[in-house]
Amino acid sequence: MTDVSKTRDTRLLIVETALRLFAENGYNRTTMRAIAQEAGVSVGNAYYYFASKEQLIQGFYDRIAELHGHACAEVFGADASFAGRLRGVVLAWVDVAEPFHEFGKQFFVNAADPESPLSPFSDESAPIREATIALFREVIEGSDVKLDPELREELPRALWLYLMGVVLFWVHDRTARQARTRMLVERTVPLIGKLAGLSRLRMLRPVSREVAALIADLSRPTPAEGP
Amino acid sequence: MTDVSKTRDTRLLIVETALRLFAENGYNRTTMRAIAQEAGVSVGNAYYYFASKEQLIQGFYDRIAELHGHACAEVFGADASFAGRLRGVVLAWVDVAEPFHEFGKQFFVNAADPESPLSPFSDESAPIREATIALFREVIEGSDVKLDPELREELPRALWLYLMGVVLFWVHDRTARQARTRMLVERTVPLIGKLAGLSRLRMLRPVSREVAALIADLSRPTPAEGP
DNA sequence: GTCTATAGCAAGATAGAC
DNA sequence: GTCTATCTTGCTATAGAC
Repeated sequence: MTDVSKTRDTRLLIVETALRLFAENGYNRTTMRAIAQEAGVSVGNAYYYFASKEQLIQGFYDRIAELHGHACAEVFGADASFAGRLRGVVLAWVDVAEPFHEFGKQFFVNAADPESPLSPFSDESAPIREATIALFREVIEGSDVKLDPELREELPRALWLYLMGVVLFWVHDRTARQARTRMLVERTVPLIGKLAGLSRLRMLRPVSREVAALIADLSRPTPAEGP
Repeated sequence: MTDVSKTRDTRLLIVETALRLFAENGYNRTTMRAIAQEAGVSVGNAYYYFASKEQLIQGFYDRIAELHGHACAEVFGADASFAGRLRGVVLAWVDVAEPFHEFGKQFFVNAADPESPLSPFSDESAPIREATIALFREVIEGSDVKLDPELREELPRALWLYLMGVVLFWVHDRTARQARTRMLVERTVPLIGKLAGLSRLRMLRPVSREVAALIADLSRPTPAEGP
């Protein structure tokens, strides 16, 4: 066995053991000692692969993102309306994340730290973030929605922000199967759809232009401070 | 000296020492040992008053809320336009929180935990939350804005949510004096003002009605699950 | 480069005596 | 209410086997 595949195996073993223990006992109550012991490796070895306990969470994100991508492919094949596709993509996230809700909450809490590489806004999260934004681009482009062109360019990013808001709500949701989050989605998606449709009206043009410009400015990295 | 005032004194001594050390060295780098030592009490005694280090943060929230309330009184005396008052209230928060930005970030991260009493959505946070919502009610009622009556009732709560969004942005803001957050406020407040003004238009009535109904439903506590 | 074993630190938190 | 002593756990460090 080569070193490369050994590395991959050990890494995978550790991350899967960790996810299992997290699911069983929660994040905080699962110690690095327990993960190492259960995986049959030493604590030092676990830290050789993962710089901190937090880093193990990245494996969780990757898995959710992968499952979400698959689920969205079905949505895109089945629905051609803007609101329908948007609803499908967001609810697909809720479905995919459902089994992880109990302990997944813990993860997203840690992600709230802006210093953390786990923050959805961090450079390290860029790949997953951009992949998700691409899903929203597909929501728009595969649909029949008519949009102010300037808004069309920036809307996927705005919808990603909307998803982040839904996730924040999801984290705080204690209802069974996150019913309240689903309700939020069912009721906000039509609103977004209506407003998007109205964005081409002359009266709302300045508003939609300013929204588009704002999103564009915000997604640009902060310019360096002058000397 | 009665036990009651002894309790209050010790409690106050601990929380003030903690806030001072947090300001000097940051939250994470300030240990409970250091707080206890500096306050001249034992670690165990500090834990007698505060169940965890996190609990000490409540003192920070209280202080911010108090300062914010004072700052808003000035705003209300000086401006009669809806957008002007809204801008004033939100920027007052940014001003008041500015000295605490460096270490204050840490606090809000811990507040992201839905289980935590420090979450802005928790029952324990209700007093501060309702006080802030009352500020937004005053923004509306002291102004000349014309609103769909159903929206008027629920808008303060929606504006509080907007403030929470601004706070989230503020937490991630690394620009000097949180310039980016201020820019966000300067640009979103006019948008909110415009949309609020348009809410009475026949064409947007259904949208504003649904927004109001949604806010109302969401602010109602979760109904118990059926048997 | 991959991994084990072990010792030890720092700091949050708790138990139980007074 | 207060203290001392102790526990727990995330994390680091080191020495060395393969």
